[in-house]
Amino acid sequence: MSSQILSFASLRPTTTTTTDSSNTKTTPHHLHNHTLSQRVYIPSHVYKHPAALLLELSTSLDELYRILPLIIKHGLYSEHLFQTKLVSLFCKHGSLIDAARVFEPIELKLDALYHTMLKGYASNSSLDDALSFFCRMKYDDVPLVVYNFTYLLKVCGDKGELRRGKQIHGQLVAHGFSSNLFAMTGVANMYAKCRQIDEAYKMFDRMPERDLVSWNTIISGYAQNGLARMALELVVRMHEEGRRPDLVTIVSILPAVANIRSLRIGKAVHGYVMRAGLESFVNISTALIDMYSKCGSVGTARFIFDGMGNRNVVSWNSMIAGYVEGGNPEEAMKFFQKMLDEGVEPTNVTIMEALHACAALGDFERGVFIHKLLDRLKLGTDVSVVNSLISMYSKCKKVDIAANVFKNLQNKTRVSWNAMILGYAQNGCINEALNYFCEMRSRNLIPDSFTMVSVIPALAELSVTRHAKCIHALVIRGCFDKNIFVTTALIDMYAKCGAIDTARKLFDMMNERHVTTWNAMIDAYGTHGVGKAAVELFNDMQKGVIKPNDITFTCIISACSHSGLVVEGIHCFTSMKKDYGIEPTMDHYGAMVDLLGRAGHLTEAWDFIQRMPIEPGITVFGAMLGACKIHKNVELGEKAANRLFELNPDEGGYHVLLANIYASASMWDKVAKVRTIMEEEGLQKTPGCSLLELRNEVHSFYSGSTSHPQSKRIYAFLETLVDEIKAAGYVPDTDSIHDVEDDVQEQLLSSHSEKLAIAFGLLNTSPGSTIHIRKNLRVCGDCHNATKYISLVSGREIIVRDMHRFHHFKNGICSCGDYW
DNA sequence: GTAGGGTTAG
Repeated sequence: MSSQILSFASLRPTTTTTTDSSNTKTTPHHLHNHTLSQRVYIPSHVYKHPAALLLELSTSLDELYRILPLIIKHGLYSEHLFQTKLVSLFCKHGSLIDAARVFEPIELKLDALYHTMLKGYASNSSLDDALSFFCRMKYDDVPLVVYNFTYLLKVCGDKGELRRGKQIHGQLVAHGFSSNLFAMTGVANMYAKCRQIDEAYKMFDRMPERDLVSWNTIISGYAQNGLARMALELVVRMHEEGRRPDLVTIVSILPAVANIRSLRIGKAVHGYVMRAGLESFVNISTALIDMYSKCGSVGTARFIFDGMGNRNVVSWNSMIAGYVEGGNPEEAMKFFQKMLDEGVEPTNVTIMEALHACAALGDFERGVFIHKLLDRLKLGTDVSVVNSLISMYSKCKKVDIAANVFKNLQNKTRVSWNAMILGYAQNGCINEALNYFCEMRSRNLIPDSFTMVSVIPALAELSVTRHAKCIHALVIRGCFDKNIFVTTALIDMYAKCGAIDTARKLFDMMNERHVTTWNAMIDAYGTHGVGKAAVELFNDMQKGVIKPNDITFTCIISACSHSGLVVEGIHCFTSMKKDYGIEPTMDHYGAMVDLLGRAGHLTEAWDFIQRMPIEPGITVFGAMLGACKIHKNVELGEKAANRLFELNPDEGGYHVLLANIYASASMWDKVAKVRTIMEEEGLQKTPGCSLLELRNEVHSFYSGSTSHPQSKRIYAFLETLVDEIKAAGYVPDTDSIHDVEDDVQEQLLSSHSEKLAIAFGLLNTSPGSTIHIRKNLRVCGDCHNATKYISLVSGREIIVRDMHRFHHFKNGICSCGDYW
């Protein structure tokens, strides 16, 4: 097809941008200031000509190319009307080069022809091309009309080109259009789209008169800049000034209402829609569905959906999204299936929502089904869809598949990297997460707040203070330090590194906090054994606007538990339902059993379990068994353990705990019996692991393992160390039986992972330094005791962080009030 | 008119 246009263009070759002014200055004066229809007389023979008709009816570039030879053949090409029509059609179909090839050779160029070209450049080419053509128009002395400016302003707005938008605004003023309604609406729209809503409002405010379009422009401007309340105020003002909000007003205001999650306002808008008789418009109903589901009224959304005579795919998408966000992914999937059954073609948004639902359900099978569907729908190349796939696989714990999808993705965006980093971080692959973060940076992809929020928890898991400070520096350099998500993650990270004061400083510096921010800080105090501070902070929270949620109560009850604040803990538990209407979950019951049991109120704890309104689960009996181990209660320990064996038959840890309870009561035959059962059923205890940070490297140790390169030295050193600490008064806790044979018990006592880590730390640091180790399971009583003596003998500060709390050993004294 | 990635607890 291009050959045709080339031969045609060769009739009079020209270029698009250079100008021969002597040629084009000849627009007759009497033609100025007339519209095209007034100015041009259309001879009836032209309309009757088949080629003219064809041209009029053409819908695509290809058709145009086919008609062109006909026009040339019949000598119609010199006709004014045909030339103008061709320029306009080429512009419309986006072929500016062809349009210019027709445009340039025309000797007598009408103003309207220039205007058509400019419109073409503005809507189908680059802003640069449009602007240079605009300059040329001035050079050619073409009188400028308002629409020349509004087209350019629209492009600037759409592309967010504030600087050039301002320039055009300036020229518009210079040409005397500053009180023209259309022009100023265009200017206001440009500023609003460039996120300069205050400037947009100034323009709006100065308008001597306003029409529906200018009202809609400023209202949608506020709505799209996230200032829903201001947008709504303007709707009210608009109403007061006698302008009735129309379809466009409603469609721009509803997403804003949805964003501020105000059901009350949403209902008011809905009322208006009904009164104005707008409910039959598909996009209005769809926007209503979106609003209701975001405001938590999925039922109403569904009611509207069911009542719709016409639906489109967006209506379905909004409904599916509503179910996913409303915490009902199962219903979302049912809806998705229903949509497929009814033969509605899914779009990429549909697929993303469905994948989101699978991720929420952890439903790998249906996730794979959708993945397969993608190829059939030819949506598998859409980056956003692939990003959702990566996320779905990671959330279904198939991080390897996610990584494979990521690897095969051609145009990885920042979001793709973020999804992969988060996927690794949430699946416990900390090193991979950090490596990908480094690789992302080395590829000059600038991390954003989402990247930070994915990486920071990974670093929190490592709890290496130096890394923590590094990422904090990156956060500040990237200006993410005002982002609540990022700062909350930082608070948690510092707390997990033991730097609770730094965490609190960050907390105090925040202007706005989420409930998660409070939770992170309350939990930080709980983990550090400062239950009082946790309770104080919880009380501060209750005075503010942010209401505690279920997790807040898990944190605060657990904080009370670890500090022995039984009364306070019970008070929180009661208040949870009474004052906040939060129904306790298994975690809360577990925390309560831990609170009572740890403090020695074992009978109360057992009674509490019996009175639970829901079937007690693993967490509850786990807490009970733990308490029985601490307080050496055989009877209740057996009961709890027996329930645990039924509930989680694959976990060997409960058997070990029970054996330890028997051992503390010298019931050796029962110890042997438990041991036999374990052997028969092939049960194993999840191995403990300790991590130690040394000179910016992290070393990991498993109990009884010899995999560390310095392993031989460590074991040899441990032997002498045990002698030394025994001399200082350490008595190995022989009550604690471990998961292997008796004869190696002595050796095992000293080869628990935390002891290996400490021995390694002592070997590689000088006296006076701090050894900071982290244990991924709870520190055992004997290790706790041993650490006390090691700290005394070696004169070093040893900080052990277990899953629940920190133990600071200094001169043999542990600051924690935990009960062992 | 709809959308891809997010913090806390266990």
